[in-house]
Amino acid sequence: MFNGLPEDVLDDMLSLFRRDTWRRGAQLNAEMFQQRFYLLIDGRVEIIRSNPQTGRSITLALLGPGDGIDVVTLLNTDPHEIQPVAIDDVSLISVPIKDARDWIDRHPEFNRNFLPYLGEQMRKLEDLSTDLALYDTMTRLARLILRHVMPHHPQSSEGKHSLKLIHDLHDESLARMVGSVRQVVNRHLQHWRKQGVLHKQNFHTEVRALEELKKYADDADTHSRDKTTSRHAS
Amino acid sequence: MFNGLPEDVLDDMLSLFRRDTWRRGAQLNAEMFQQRFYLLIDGRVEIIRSNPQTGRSITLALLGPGDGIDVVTLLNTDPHEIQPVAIDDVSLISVPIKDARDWIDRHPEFNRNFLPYLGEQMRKLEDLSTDLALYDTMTRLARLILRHVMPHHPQSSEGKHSLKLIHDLHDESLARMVGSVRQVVNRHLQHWRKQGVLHKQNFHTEVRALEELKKYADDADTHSRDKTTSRHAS
DNA sequence: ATCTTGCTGTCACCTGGATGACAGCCCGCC
DNA sequence: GGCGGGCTGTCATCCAGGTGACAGCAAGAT
Repeated sequence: MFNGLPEDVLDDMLSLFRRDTWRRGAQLNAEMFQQRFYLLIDGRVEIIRSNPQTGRSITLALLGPGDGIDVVTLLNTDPHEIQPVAIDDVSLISVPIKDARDWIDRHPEFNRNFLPYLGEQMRKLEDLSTDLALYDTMTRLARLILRHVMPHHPQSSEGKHSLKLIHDLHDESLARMVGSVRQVVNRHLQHWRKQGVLHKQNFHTEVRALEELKKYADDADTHSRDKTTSRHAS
Repeated sequence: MFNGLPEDVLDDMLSLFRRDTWRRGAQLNAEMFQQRFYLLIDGRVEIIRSNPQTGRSITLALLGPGDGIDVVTLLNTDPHEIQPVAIDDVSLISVPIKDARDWIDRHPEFNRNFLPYLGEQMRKLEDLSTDLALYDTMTRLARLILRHVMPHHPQSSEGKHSLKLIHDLHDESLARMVGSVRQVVNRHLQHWRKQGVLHKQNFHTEVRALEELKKYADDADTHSRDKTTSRHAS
């Protein structure tokens, strides 16, 4: 987000920032994000919304190092209903929202980095909505995983693809990311492990058969044939 | 989007623009939005994505006068999969994307309008995702309608609330907006009309009982009691 | 006046997936 | 060692809502 900015501009900004850390599992309440803008340095943060009646939740974004928590607050002053949760022990830097807005105002060259970043976030939200509305759970889960496969190192680990950000999430978190529930996500993961598409060893999942997974991501009706096996596998 | 900008700045920009019109029902292909940026002057445009296998579609945004078609293309150069459809005969102005980007670059004061606008769009996308993931169809539909009730003129038409942008849409379009299908949307609308919550006269729907509708928007389980009546009403 | 086209209003049927429940496991803690 | 909490793996049950189908109806079009 801050690549290629002149030294002095960066210094000007960094001087405003303060260091913060949150403990793994910490639930942050929304108000503090109206006060300060937080920039994630290390660890992951999940941005969640939930339905108070049913208790179900959806993850709007999974943020990693370099991401801003709740950039929307920089854009306008309306209240914004989100609940960030720290997935790991997290370290961040923060600055009063007002200072951040002023700084952006004074440094239009920052637009070169900021606008594309915003674009990326918008695309992700569009993808989330599209997936939720048009594809079934298995397809959504396959797509989620595919979006997180790391660019492959061809010669090294043949056929093994690591995942970024989501490699060690438990079923519950994955379910939140695809707008479903633990049990259903577990069923699909299980299915793929049996097929040899995924592999999990001590809290670390990797993709073993990328092409196979892509088939599942392609569409719902493609895999309607093995419906019978998928549910009540012997 | 261009409120409060100095005259000369506006003139500088308007000189670049060209007028366009699209016929009602026109389906625009995505490529042209990589070339030019379109600004909606009159009429409505629906931004759609669809699942090629099932044919189902979701409306990502319903744009009205003043909205930019596909602002995301201004932010970065990645391809962007959308299909805009003109709901009415539509008139717009357009400018080559590159010129628009340059112009934004040269006029940082535009940020004061642009960034809040982007924020608004992001919030809408977040709301769409949240609704799709956490609420049932009836609730989503109630929320959709509530988001579009016009600010009320208290003394005039007592208890009648007009809708902006969606007042005359057919069931199919509404279904696309809530990520469901015609039949289901129709059932709910029908139900509300019978309850006197909604009223429709020659292609123009209005809300007659706002508070009642809010109850439906509040949550799923609130109306689980009248489930029996809602479906097979005598 | 009749044909066509597109929308509305209904229904019967079927299924994906949400829910609740419970048995195993692993691991850290006392 | 043995207890408890959090996660995984499974299953039976149930229902919202997606699908296909078809009969009105209204409004142009010929």
